[in-house]
Amino acid sequence: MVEKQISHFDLRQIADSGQCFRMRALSRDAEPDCGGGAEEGLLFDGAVRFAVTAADRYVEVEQREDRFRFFCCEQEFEEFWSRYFDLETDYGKFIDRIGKRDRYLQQAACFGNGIRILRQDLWEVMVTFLISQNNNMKRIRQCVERLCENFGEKREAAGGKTYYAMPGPEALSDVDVLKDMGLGYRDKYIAALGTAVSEGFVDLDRLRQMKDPRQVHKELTDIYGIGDKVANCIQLFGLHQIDAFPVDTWIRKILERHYPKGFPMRRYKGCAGVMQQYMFYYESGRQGQ
DNA sequence: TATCAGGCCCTAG
DNA sequence: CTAGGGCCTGAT
Repeated sequence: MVEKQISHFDLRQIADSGQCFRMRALSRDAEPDCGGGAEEGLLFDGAVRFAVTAADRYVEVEQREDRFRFFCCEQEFEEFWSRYFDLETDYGKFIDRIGKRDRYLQQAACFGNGIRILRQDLWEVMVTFLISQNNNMKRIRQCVERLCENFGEKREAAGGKTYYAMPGPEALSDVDVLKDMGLGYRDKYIAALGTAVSEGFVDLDRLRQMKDPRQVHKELTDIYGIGDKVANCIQLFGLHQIDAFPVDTWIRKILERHYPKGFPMRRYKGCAGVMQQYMFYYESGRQGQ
């Protein structure tokens, strides 16, 4: 177990910001903790506990205000989770860049000041955001879990809990098999992508190494089922291009209402995507998911 | 029962 | 190139 004190980090906010669909709160009494050691059962008062699955890894994290317990060993924390949660980045500096005149963004950033842009796995993000289109959060989660349980490798975490890894491209390349997964019309997009990646027509490593975000965006939108919005989500969440600025129906409304003369992209060059997350979370959180 | 959800594809004009 | 219809499904 790893204990840390971390500012600008809030699991609930990140889970509800809609960037990751495999992060869920564990209700306390629903966890009998059978077989777990005494240490596992220790919750500090008023803490929340989250289960996070990332590609083929799993960890549980407890939070109470700015205190955290990661239920993994020091090495795994340093080598993987610290980076995954983007803990080396100072988000206070991003917030400081917000214009003092900009009341709306000030409030949004205050409301969601624990949001970070996770460094998720590219393939996983492509799949989950293909599913996200014209869809709601609850159903997106269901679809993703269903894919993992049906086609992902079953694994056992260090604490003894079982979970399902994200299935790879080959496992999701047959549209007929995906038909029963409740994906709706999106199944054909997933299957096409799975085929394209497993056969090498889409090269994930090459996408990761490409320098020009505009070219990455072009290549992504050339993929069947990926439009402007989903491409930007993939760049922001799967490639950590935090300048990417996905415009969905929420953001569109926000921009019309609060930035009729256009959002000041210049000012937020290098962190526009972070601001997008603050605004999205603020608005969707207020309206009640 | 109708509507809607963090869009995208495809076809007309 | 822009506009608009149609789309799977489950939750409300």
